[in-house]
Amino acid sequence: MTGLVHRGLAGQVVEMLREQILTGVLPPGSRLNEVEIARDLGISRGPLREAIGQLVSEGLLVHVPNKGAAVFAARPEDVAALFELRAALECAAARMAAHRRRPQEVIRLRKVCERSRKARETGRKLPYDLDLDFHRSLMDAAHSPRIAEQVWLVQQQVIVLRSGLTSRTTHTETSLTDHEAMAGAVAEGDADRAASLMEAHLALVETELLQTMQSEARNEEAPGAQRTGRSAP
Amino acid sequence: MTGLVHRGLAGQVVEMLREQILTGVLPPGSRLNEVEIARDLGISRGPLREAIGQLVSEGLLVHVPNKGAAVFAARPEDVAALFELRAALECAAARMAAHRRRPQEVIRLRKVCERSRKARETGRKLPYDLDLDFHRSLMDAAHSPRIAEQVWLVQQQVIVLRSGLTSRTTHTETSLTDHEAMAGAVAEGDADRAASLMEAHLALVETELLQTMQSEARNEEAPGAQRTGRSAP
DNA sequence: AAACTGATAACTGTCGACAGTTCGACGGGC
DNA sequence: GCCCGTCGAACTGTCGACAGTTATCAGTTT
Repeated sequence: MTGLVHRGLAGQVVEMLREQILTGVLPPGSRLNEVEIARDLGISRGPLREAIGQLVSEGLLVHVPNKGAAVFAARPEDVAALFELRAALECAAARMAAHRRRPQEVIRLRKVCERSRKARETGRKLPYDLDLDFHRSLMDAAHSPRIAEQVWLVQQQVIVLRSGLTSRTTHTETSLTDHEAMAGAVAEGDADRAASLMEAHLALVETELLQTMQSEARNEEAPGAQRTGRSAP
Repeated sequence: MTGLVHRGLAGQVVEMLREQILTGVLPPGSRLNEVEIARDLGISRGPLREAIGQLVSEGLLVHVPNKGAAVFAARPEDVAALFELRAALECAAARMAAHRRRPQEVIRLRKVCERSRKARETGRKLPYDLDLDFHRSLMDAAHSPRIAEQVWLVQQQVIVLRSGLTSRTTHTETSLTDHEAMAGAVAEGDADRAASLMEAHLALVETELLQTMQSEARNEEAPGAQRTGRSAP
Protein backbone atom coordinates (compact mmCIF):
# COMPACT_ATOMS: atom_id res chain seq x y z
CA MET A 1 0.00 0.00 0.00
CA THR A 2 2.70 2.46 0.94
CA GLY A 3 5.43 1.32 -1.39
CA LEU A 4 8.18 -1.24 -1.79
CA VAL A 5 8.86 -3.37 1.26
CA HIS A 6 12.49 -3.89 0.35
CA ARG A 7 13.84 -0.44 0.92
CA GLY A 8 16.01 -1.66 3.76
CA LEU A 9 15.47 -2.84 7.28
CA ALA A 10 13.63 0.34 8.18
CA GLY A 11 10.90 -0.46 5.69
CA GLN A 12 10.31 -3.91 7.11
CA VAL A 13 10.31 -2.54 10.64
CA VAL A 14 7.75 0.09 9.63
CA GLU A 15 5.35 -2.58 8.41
CA MET A 16 5.92 -4.71 11.49
CA LEU A 17 5.32 -1.84 13.90
CA ARG A 18 2.36 -0.65 11.84
CA GLU A 19 0.71 -4.05 12.21
CA GLN A 20 1.43 -4.12 15.94
CA ILE A 21 -0.19 -0.70 16.30
CA LEU A 22 -3.22 -1.36 14.08
CA THR A 23 -3.99 -4.72 15.70
CA GLY A 24 -3.86 -3.23 19.17
CA VAL A 25 -0.79 -5.14 20.33
CA LEU A 26 0.60 -1.69 21.04
CA PRO A 27 -2.39 0.17 22.49
CA PRO A 28 -2.72 3.98 22.32
CA GLY A 29 -0.41 5.70 24.80
CA SER A 30 2.18 2.91 24.77
CA ARG A 31 5.73 4.17 25.05
CA LEU A 32 8.28 2.67 22.67
CA ASN A 33 11.66 1.77 24.14
CA GLU A 34 14.23 1.95 21.37
CA VAL A 35 16.92 -0.29 22.84
CA GLU A 36 14.43 -2.95 23.86
CA ILE A 37 12.69 -3.10 20.48
CA ALA A 38 15.99 -3.03 18.62
CA ARG A 39 17.30 -5.88 20.77
CA ASP A 40 14.11 -7.94 20.28
CA LEU A 41 14.22 -7.46 16.52
CA GLY A 42 17.94 -8.12 16.40
CA ILE A 43 18.72 -4.88 14.60
CA SER A 44 20.47 -1.62 15.38
CA ARG A 45 18.77 1.53 16.62
CA GLY A 46 19.46 3.42 13.40
CA PRO A 47 16.89 1.74 11.13
CA LEU A 48 14.49 1.52 14.05
CA ARG A 49 14.65 5.28 14.58
CA GLU A 50 13.97 5.84 10.88
CA ALA A 51 10.96 3.53 11.07
CA ILE A 52 9.65 5.36 14.14
CA GLY A 53 10.17 8.68 12.38
CA GLN A 54 8.08 7.57 9.43
CA LEU A 55 5.26 6.35 11.65
CA VAL A 56 5.38 9.66 13.50
CA SER A 57 4.99 11.52 10.21
CA GLU A 58 2.03 9.27 9.39
CA GLY A 59 0.40 10.21 12.67
CA LEU A 60 0.40 6.71 14.18
CA LEU A 61 3.02 7.72 16.72
CA VAL A 62 3.70 10.95 18.56
CA HIS A 63 7.17 12.11 19.50
CA VAL A 64 8.17 14.15 22.53
CA PRO A 65 11.77 15.40 22.73
CA ASN A 66 14.04 13.42 25.02
CA LYS A 67 11.16 11.12 25.93
CA GLY A 68 10.75 9.05 22.81
CA ALA A 69 7.74 7.93 20.83
CA ALA A 70 4.31 6.72 21.94
CA VAL A 71 1.28 5.39 20.13
CA PHE A 72 -1.10 8.20 19.22
CA ALA A 73 -3.88 8.54 21.80
CA ALA A 74 -6.60 10.81 20.44
CA ARG A 75 -8.60 13.22 22.59
CA PRO A 76 -12.15 14.19 21.62
CA GLU A 77 -10.98 17.41 19.95
CA ASP A 78 -8.51 15.35 17.91
CA VAL A 79 -11.38 13.17 16.75
CA ALA A 80 -13.31 16.21 15.57
CA ALA A 81 -10.33 17.50 13.56
CA LEU A 82 -9.67 14.01 12.23
CA PHE A 83 -13.20 13.58 10.94
CA GLU A 84 -13.20 17.04 9.37
CA LEU A 85 -10.24 15.94 7.28
CA ARG A 86 -11.77 12.54 6.60
CA ALA A 87 -15.04 14.11 5.48
CA ALA A 88 -13.26 16.51 3.15
CA LEU A 89 -11.37 13.66 1.52
CA GLU A 90 -14.06 11.00 1.39
CA CYS A 91 -16.82 13.34 0.23
CA ALA A 92 -14.63 14.44 -2.65
CA ALA A 93 -13.80 10.82 -3.37
CA ALA A 94 -17.50 9.92 -3.35
CA ARG A 95 -18.14 12.66 -5.92
CA MET A 96 -15.32 11.38 -8.10
CA ALA A 97 -16.50 7.80 -7.77
CA ALA A 98 -19.96 8.82 -8.99
CA HIS A 99 -18.37 10.46 -12.02
CA ARG A 100 -15.65 7.97 -12.87
CA ARG A 101 -17.29 4.72 -11.80
CA ARG A 102 -16.81 1.66 -13.97
CA PRO A 103 -19.15 -1.34 -14.09
CA GLN A 104 -16.64 -3.63 -12.40
CA GLU A 105 -16.26 -1.27 -9.45
CA VAL A 106 -19.99 -0.79 -9.03
CA ILE A 107 -20.35 -4.56 -8.88
CA ARG A 108 -17.68 -4.71 -6.21
CA LEU A 109 -19.43 -2.04 -4.13
CA ARG A 110 -22.71 -3.94 -4.35
CA LYS A 111 -20.96 -7.19 -3.45
CA VAL A 112 -19.44 -5.68 -0.31
CA CYS A 113 -22.85 -4.37 0.73
CA GLU A 114 -24.35 -7.78 0.11
CA ARG A 115 -21.70 -9.53 2.18
CA SER A 116 -22.21 -6.94 4.91
CA ARG A 117 -25.95 -7.55 5.03
CA LYS A 118 -25.46 -11.30 5.23
CA ALA A 119 -22.95 -10.93 8.04
CA ARG A 120 -25.31 -8.51 9.74
CA GLU A 121 -28.11 -11.09 9.64
CA THR A 122 -26.07 -13.97 11.05
CA GLY A 123 -24.14 -12.08 13.73
CA ARG A 124 -25.50 -9.00 15.43
CA LYS A 125 -22.45 -6.84 14.78
CA LEU A 126 -21.19 -5.81 11.38
CA PRO A 127 -17.49 -6.74 11.17
CA TYR A 128 -15.31 -3.66 11.00
CA ASP A 129 -13.27 -5.22 8.21
CA LEU A 130 -16.30 -5.08 5.93
CA ASP A 131 -16.77 -1.40 6.74
CA LEU A 132 -13.16 -0.76 5.79
CA ASP A 133 -13.64 -2.84 2.67
CA PHE A 134 -16.55 -0.70 1.53
CA HIS A 135 -14.69 2.56 1.99
CA ARG A 136 -11.65 1.19 0.21
CA SER A 137 -13.76 -0.05 -2.68
CA LEU A 138 -15.19 3.44 -2.96
CA MET A 139 -11.67 4.87 -3.06
CA ASP A 140 -10.78 2.50 -5.87
CA ALA A 141 -13.87 3.62 -7.78
CA ALA A 142 -12.77 7.25 -7.39
CA HIS A 143 -9.56 6.55 -9.36
CA SER A 144 -7.58 9.10 -7.42
CA PRO A 145 -4.58 7.33 -5.89
CA ARG A 146 -3.38 10.44 -4.17
CA ILE A 147 -6.67 10.96 -2.33
CA ALA A 148 -6.93 7.22 -1.61
CA GLU A 149 -3.50 7.35 0.02
CA GLN A 150 -4.49 10.22 2.29
CA VAL A 151 -7.77 8.53 3.18
CA TRP A 152 -5.88 5.42 4.17
CA LEU A 153 -3.64 7.44 6.49
CA VAL A 154 -6.70 8.91 8.17
CA GLN A 155 -8.38 5.49 8.35
CA GLN A 156 -5.31 4.15 10.13
CA GLN A 157 -5.65 6.73 12.86
CA VAL A 158 -9.29 5.77 13.30
CA ILE A 159 -8.27 2.12 13.58
CA VAL A 160 -5.76 3.01 16.29
CA LEU A 161 -8.40 5.01 18.06
CA ARG A 162 -10.81 2.07 17.98
CA SER A 163 -8.10 -0.32 19.18
CA GLY A 164 -7.98 1.64 22.44
CA LEU A 165 -11.70 1.08 23.08
CA THR A 166 -12.81 -2.06 24.90
CA SER A 167 -16.35 -2.08 23.50
CA ARG A 168 -15.99 -1.58 19.77
CA THR A 169 -18.64 0.57 18.15
CA THR A 170 -21.35 -1.73 16.87
CA HIS A 171 -21.75 -0.32 13.36
CA THR A 172 -25.45 -0.35 13.47
CA GLU A 173 -28.05 -1.06 10.83
CA THR A 174 -27.90 2.63 9.95
CA SER A 175 -24.29 2.34 8.78
CA LEU A 176 -25.22 -0.52 6.51
CA THR A 177 -28.13 1.34 4.91
CA ASP A 178 -25.80 4.33 4.49
CA HIS A 179 -23.39 2.14 2.56
CA GLU A 180 -26.14 0.73 0.39
CA ALA A 181 -27.50 4.21 -0.34
CA MET A 182 -24.02 5.43 -1.28
CA ALA A 183 -23.49 2.45 -3.57
CA GLY A 184 -26.78 3.31 -5.24
CA ALA A 185 -25.88 6.98 -5.66
CA VAL A 186 -22.51 6.05 -7.16
CA ALA A 187 -24.16 3.53 -9.48
CA GLU A 188 -26.58 6.20 -10.71
CA GLY A 189 -23.79 8.76 -11.08
CA ASP A 190 -25.41 11.17 -8.62
CA ALA A 191 -22.31 12.88 -7.25
CA ASP A 192 -24.06 15.39 -5.00
CA ARG A 193 -26.17 12.73 -3.33
CA ALA A 194 -23.16 10.44 -2.85
CA ALA A 195 -21.26 13.28 -1.20
CA SER A 196 -24.07 14.33 1.13
CA LEU A 197 -24.71 10.71 2.09
CA MET A 198 -21.05 10.31 2.90
CA GLU A 199 -21.08 13.45 4.99
CA ALA A 200 -24.05 12.25 7.01
CA HIS A 201 -22.56 8.78 7.35
CA LEU A 202 -19.26 10.09 8.69
CA ALA A 203 -21.06 12.44 11.09
CA LEU A 204 -22.91 9.43 12.48
CA VAL A 205 -19.74 7.36 12.84
CA GLU A 206 -18.01 10.29 14.56
CA THR A 207 -20.85 10.66 17.03
CA GLU A 208 -20.81 6.94 17.81
CA LEU A 209 -17.08 7.03 18.39
CA LEU A 210 -17.22 10.09 20.64
CA GLN A 211 -20.01 8.60 22.73
CA THR A 212 -18.09 5.35 23.17
CA MET A 213 -14.95 7.26 24.12
CA GLN A 214 -16.74 9.38 26.69
CA SER A 215 -18.57 6.49 28.30
CA GLU A 216 -15.37 4.45 28.55
CA ALA A 217 -13.52 7.46 29.94
CA ARG A 218 -16.10 7.68 32.72
CA ASN A 219 -15.86 3.96 33.45
CA GLU A 220 -12.09 4.21 33.58
CA GLU A 221 -11.90 7.17 35.92
CA ALA A 222 -14.21 5.57 38.48
CA PRO A 223 -12.00 2.65 39.70
CA GLY A 224 -8.99 4.91 40.17
CA ALA A 225 -6.87 4.15 37.11
CA GLN A 226 -4.88 7.22 36.12
CA ARG A 227 -5.31 8.80 32.69
CA THR A 228 -3.17 7.03 30.12
CA GLY A 229 -0.64 9.10 28.22
CA ARG A 230 -1.63 12.74 27.84
CA SER A 231 0.61 14.65 30.25
CA ALA A 232 -0.19 18.21 31.27
CA PRO A 233 2.61 20.43 32.66
CA MET B 1 4.37 25.51 10.97
CA THR B 2 5.12 21.82 11.37
CA GLY B 3 6.02 21.80 15.02
CA LEU B 4 8.77 22.54 17.49
CA VAL B 5 12.11 23.36 15.95
CA HIS B 6 14.07 22.05 18.91
CA ARG B 7 13.44 18.35 18.60
CA GLY B 8 17.09 17.76 17.91
CA LEU B 9 19.46 18.37 15.06
CA ALA B 10 17.21 16.50 12.64
CA GLY B 11 14.47 19.09 13.13
CA GLN B 12 16.77 21.98 12.31
CA VAL B 13 18.14 20.16 9.30
CA VAL B 14 14.61 19.51 8.07
CA GLU B 15 13.82 23.22 8.11
CA MET B 16 17.13 24.09 6.45
CA LEU B 17 16.66 21.54 3.66
CA ARG B 18 13.02 22.52 3.28
CA GLU B 19 14.01 26.13 2.66
CA GLN B 20 16.69 25.08 0.19
CA ILE B 21 14.11 23.03 -1.70
CA LEU B 22 11.30 25.59 -1.62
CA THR B 23 13.54 28.46 -2.71
CA GLY B 24 14.89 26.48 -5.63
CA VAL B 25 18.46 26.23 -4.37
CA LEU B 26 17.91 22.50 -4.75
CA PRO B 27 15.96 22.26 -8.02
CA PRO B 28 13.66 19.30 -8.80
CA GLY B 29 15.62 16.20 -9.70
CA SER B 30 18.67 17.15 -7.63
CA ARG B 31 20.37 14.20 -5.98
CA LEU B 32 21.31 14.59 -2.31
CA ASN B 33 24.73 13.29 -1.28
CA GLU B 34 24.56 12.34 2.37
CA VAL B 35 28.25 12.50 3.25
CA GLU B 36 28.70 15.80 1.48
CA ILE B 37 25.72 17.49 3.12
CA ALA B 38 26.61 16.08 6.53
CA ARG B 39 30.16 17.37 6.15
CA ASP B 40 28.98 20.82 5.04
CA LEU B 41 26.58 21.08 7.96
CA GLY B 42 29.15 19.72 10.39
CA ILE B 43 26.88 16.96 11.63
CA SER B 44 26.72 13.19 11.41
CA ARG B 45 24.76 11.22 8.87
CA GLY B 46 22.28 9.90 11.44
CA PRO B 47 20.23 13.06 12.00
CA LEU B 48 20.61 13.94 8.33
CA ARG B 49 19.06 10.65 7.29
CA GLU B 50 16.17 11.23 9.68
CA ALA B 51 15.62 14.67 8.19
CA ILE B 52 15.68 13.26 4.67
CA GLY B 53 13.23 10.57 5.71
CA GLN B 54 10.78 13.16 7.00
CA LEU B 55 11.00 15.22 3.82
CA VAL B 56 10.43 12.05 1.81
CA SER B 57 7.28 11.35 3.79
CA GLU B 58 6.17 14.94 3.12
CA GLY B 59 6.61 14.37 -0.58
CA LEU B 60 9.33 16.98 -1.11
CA LEU B 61 11.92 14.29 -1.74
CA VAL B 62 11.72 10.89 -3.38
CA HIS B 63 13.80 7.94 -2.28
CA VAL B 64 15.13 5.13 -4.44
CA PRO B 65 16.82 2.15 -2.70
CA ASN B 66 20.60 2.18 -2.75
CA LYS B 67 20.55 5.41 -4.73
CA GLY B 68 19.55 7.95 -2.16
CA ALA B 69 17.12 10.86 -2.19
CA ALA B 70 16.31 13.43 -4.87
CA VAL B 71 14.07 16.47 -5.00
CA PHE B 72 10.61 15.55 -6.23
CA ALA B 73 10.24 16.23 -9.97
CA ALA B 74 6.59 16.05 -10.96
CA ARG B 75 5.34 14.69 -14.26
CA PRO B 76 2.09 15.95 -15.79
CA GLU B 77 0.11 13.00 -14.39
CA ASP B 78 1.51 13.78 -10.95
CA VAL B 79 0.22 17.33 -11.33
CA ALA B 80 -3.26 16.07 -12.10
CA ALA B 81 -3.30 13.81 -9.03
CA LEU B 82 -1.84 16.61 -6.92
CA PHE B 83 -4.54 19.08 -7.90
CA GLU B 84 -7.27 16.52 -7.33
CA LEU B 85 -6.12 16.27 -3.74
CA ARG B 86 -5.67 20.02 -3.46
CA ALA B 87 -9.15 20.66 -4.80
CA ALA B 88 -10.70 18.18 -2.38
CA LEU B 89 -8.99 19.86 0.56
CA GLU B 90 -9.33 23.51 -0.41
CA CYS B 91 -12.93 23.25 -1.55
CA ALA B 92 -13.86 21.73 1.77
CA ALA B 93 -11.85 24.44 3.51
CA ALA B 94 -13.65 27.13 1.51
CA ARG B 95 -16.98 25.70 2.62
CA MET B 96 -15.85 25.70 6.23
CA ALA B 97 -14.50 29.23 5.97
CA ALA B 98 -17.88 30.44 4.70
CA HIS B 99 -19.54 28.83 7.71
CA ARG B 100 -17.05 29.63 10.46
CA ARG B 101 -15.71 32.97 9.25
CA ARG B 102 -15.07 35.65 11.85
CA PRO B 103 -15.00 39.40 11.13
CA GLN B 104 -11.26 39.65 11.70
CA GLU B 105 -10.54 36.92 9.16
CA VAL B 106 -12.85 38.41 6.54
CA ILE B 107 -11.00 41.70 6.94
CA ARG B 108 -7.70 39.90 6.44
CA LEU B 109 -8.96 38.21 3.28
CA ARG B 110 -10.09 41.55 1.87
CA LYS B 111 -6.78 43.14 2.83
CA VAL B 112 -4.80 40.48 0.97
CA CYS B 113 -6.98 41.00 -2.13
CA GLU B 114 -6.45 44.75 -1.86
CA ARG B 115 -2.69 44.39 -1.60
CA SER B 116 -2.77 41.97 -4.54
CA ARG B 117 -4.67 44.44 -6.70
CA LYS B 118 -2.27 47.25 -5.86
CA ALA B 119 0.72 45.08 -6.66
CA ARG B 120 -1.01 44.01 -9.86
CA GLU B 121 -1.43 47.64 -10.93
CA THR B 122 2.17 48.66 -10.32
CA GLY B 123 3.93 45.56 -11.65
CA ARG B 124 2.42 43.37 -14.36
CA LYS B 125 2.79 40.13 -12.46
CA LEU B 126 1.03 39.26 -9.24
CA PRO B 127 3.69 38.12 -6.72
CA TYR B 128 3.30 34.45 -5.91
CA ASP B 129 3.73 35.23 -2.21
CA LEU B 130 0.45 37.13 -2.23
CA ASP B 131 -1.31 34.19 -3.84
CA LEU B 132 0.02 31.92 -1.09
CA ASP B 133 -1.00 34.52 1.47
CA PHE B 134 -4.59 34.49 0.24
CA HIS B 135 -4.90 30.72 0.36
CA ARG B 136 -3.35 30.60 3.82
CA SER B 137 -5.70 33.30 5.07
CA LEU B 138 -8.57 31.21 3.79
CA MET B 139 -7.23 28.18 5.67
CA ASP B 140 -7.09 30.22 8.84
CA ALA B 141 -10.68 31.28 8.33
CA ALA B 142 -11.70 27.62 7.96
CA HIS B 143 -10.53 26.91 11.54
CA SER B 144 -9.52 23.37 10.70
CA PRO B 145 -5.85 22.97 11.60
CA ARG B 146 -5.73 19.41 10.35
CA ILE B 147 -6.95 20.36 6.87
CA ALA B 148 -4.72 23.45 6.87
CA GLU B 149 -1.73 21.23 7.59
CA GLN B 150 -2.50 18.94 4.67
CA VAL B 151 -3.11 21.90 2.36
CA TRP B 152 0.28 23.29 3.31
CA LEU B 153 1.95 19.99 2.42
CA VAL B 154 0.29 20.06 -1.00
CA GLN B 155 1.17 23.73 -1.48
CA GLN B 156 4.80 22.90 -0.80
CA GLN B 157 4.82 20.40 -3.64
CA VAL B 158 3.36 23.03 -5.94
CA ILE B 159 6.07 25.45 -4.86
CA VAL B 160 8.74 22.87 -5.68
CA LEU B 161 7.11 22.26 -9.02
CA ARG B 162 7.15 25.98 -9.81
CA SER B 163 10.77 26.30 -8.69
CA GLY B 164 11.70 24.00 -11.56
CA LEU B 165 10.14 26.29 -14.15
CA THR B 166 12.18 29.12 -15.61
CA SER B 167 9.19 31.28 -16.59
CA ARG B 168 6.95 31.38 -13.56
CA THR B 169 3.24 31.34 -14.26
CA THR B 170 2.05 34.92 -14.33
CA HIS B 171 -1.02 34.61 -12.12
CA THR B 172 -3.19 36.62 -14.36
CA GLU B 173 -5.96 39.07 -13.73
CA THR B 174 -8.34 36.10 -13.64
CA SER B 175 -6.69 34.66 -10.55
CA LEU B 176 -7.07 37.97 -8.78
CA THR B 177 -10.78 38.27 -9.58
CA ASP B 178 -11.18 34.65 -8.47
CA HIS B 179 -9.68 35.56 -5.12
CA GLU B 180 -11.91 38.59 -4.76
CA ALA B 181 -14.99 36.56 -5.64
CA MET B 182 -14.06 33.90 -3.11
CA ALA B 183 -13.50 36.52 -0.43
CA GLY B 184 -16.96 37.87 -1.21
CA ALA B 185 -18.59 34.44 -1.04
CA VAL B 186 -16.89 33.73 2.28
CA ALA B 187 -17.94 37.12 3.63
CA GLU B 188 -21.55 36.43 2.66
CA GLY B 189 -21.40 32.91 4.10
CA ASP B 190 -22.23 31.29 0.75
CA ALA B 191 -20.43 27.98 1.17
CA ASP B 192 -21.50 26.39 -2.11
CA ARG B 193 -20.41 29.39 -4.16
CA ALA B 194 -17.08 29.59 -2.32
CA ALA B 195 -16.45 25.92 -3.06
CA SER B 196 -17.35 26.09 -6.72
CA LEU B 197 -15.27 29.24 -7.16
CA MET B 198 -12.34 27.47 -5.56
CA GLU B 199 -12.78 24.48 -7.84
CA ALA B 200 -12.79 26.66 -10.94
CA HIS B 201 -9.84 28.67 -9.67
CA LEU B 202 -7.72 25.59 -9.04
CA ALA B 203 -8.64 24.14 -12.41
CA LEU B 204 -7.36 27.32 -14.02
CA VAL B 205 -4.13 27.30 -12.05
CA GLU B 206 -3.60 23.65 -12.94
CA THR B 207 -4.09 24.34 -16.63
CA GLU B 208 -1.64 27.24 -16.51
CA LEU B 209 0.95 25.10 -14.77
CA LEU B 210 0.57 22.20 -17.21
CA GLN B 211 0.87 24.51 -20.20
CA THR B 212 4.02 26.10 -18.81
CA MET B 213 5.50 22.68 -18.06
CA GLN B 214 4.79 21.37 -21.54
CA SER B 215 6.15 24.43 -23.31
CA GLU B 216 9.33 24.37 -21.25
CA ALA B 217 9.69 20.63 -21.81
CA ARG B 218 9.64 21.28 -25.57
CA ASN B 219 12.19 24.09 -25.27
CA GLU B 220 14.45 21.87 -23.19
CA GLU B 221 14.39 18.89 -25.52
CA ALA B 222 15.33 20.97 -28.55
CA PRO B 223 18.95 21.96 -27.66
CA GLY B 224 19.85 18.41 -26.70
CA ALA B 225 19.77 18.56 -22.90
CA GLN B 226 18.85 15.17 -21.51
CA ARG B 227 15.73 14.71 -19.38
CA THR B 228 16.42 15.54 -15.74
CA GLY B 229 15.71 12.82 -13.18
CA ARG B 230 12.95 10.43 -14.19
CA SER B 231 14.62 7.12 -15.00
CA ALA B 232 12.76 4.45 -16.94
CA PRO B 233 13.92 0.81 -16.64
C1' DA C 1 7.04 13.78 59.14
C1' DA C 2 7.50 16.51 54.99
C1' DA C 3 10.37 18.82 51.81
C1' DC C 4 14.61 19.70 49.58
C1' DT C 5 18.95 18.03 47.48
C1' DG C 6 22.21 15.12 45.60
C1' DA C 7 23.53 10.96 43.14
C1' DT C 8 22.32 7.20 40.21
C1' DA C 9 20.18 4.88 36.40
C1' DA C 10 17.76 4.64 32.15
C1' DC C 11 16.81 6.46 27.96
C1' DT C 12 17.26 9.40 23.90
C1' DG C 13 20.35 12.03 20.73
C1' DT C 14 24.61 11.86 18.25
C1' DC C 15 28.83 10.22 16.28
C1' DG C 16 32.46 7.63 13.63
C1' DA C 17 33.42 3.37 11.30
C1' DC C 18 32.28 -1.01 8.73
C1' DA C 19 29.67 -3.81 5.26
C1' DG C 20 27.02 -4.29 1.03
C1' DT C 21 25.62 -2.68 -3.35
C1' DT C 22 25.59 -0.12 -7.61
C1' DC C 23 27.57 2.48 -11.37
C1' DG C 24 31.46 3.49 -14.24
C1' DA C 25 35.92 2.61 -16.32
C1' DC C 26 39.41 -0.32 -18.08
C1' DG C 27 41.28 -4.31 -20.29
C1' DG C 28 40.83 -8.65 -22.73
C1' DG C 29 38.55 -11.68 -26.00
C1' DC C 30 35.88 -12.56 -30.32
C1' DG D 1 36.03 -2.65 -34.07
C1' DC D 2 32.63 -4.20 -30.79
C1' DC D 3 31.12 -6.71 -26.82
C1' DC D 4 31.76 -8.84 -22.34
C1' DG D 5 33.88 -9.72 -17.89
C1' DT D 6 36.37 -7.74 -14.12
C1' DC D 7 38.17 -4.34 -11.16
C1' DG D 8 37.54 -0.04 -8.54
C1' DA D 9 35.53 4.04 -6.62
C1' DA D 10 31.59 6.14 -4.47
C1' DC D 11 27.63 5.98 -2.11
C1' DT D 12 23.99 4.09 0.79
C1' DG D 13 22.66 0.89 4.60
C1' DT D 14 23.87 -0.71 9.11
C1' DC D 15 26.18 -1.15 13.44
C1' DG D 16 28.19 -0.39 18.13
C1' DA D 17 29.62 3.10 21.37
C1' DC D 18 29.73 7.81 23.59
C1' DA D 19 27.50 12.12 25.33
C1' DG D 20 23.59 14.72 27.14
C1' DT D 21 19.34 14.90 29.51
C1' DT D 22 15.64 13.62 32.38
C1' DA D 23 13.29 10.95 35.90
C1' DT D 24 13.74 8.33 40.10
C1' DC D 25 15.14 7.42 44.65
C1' DA D 26 17.79 7.54 48.70
C1' DG D 27 19.70 10.66 52.16
C1' DT D 28 19.63 14.63 54.70
C1' DT D 29 17.68 18.68 56.83
C1' DT D 30 14.13 21.61 59.05
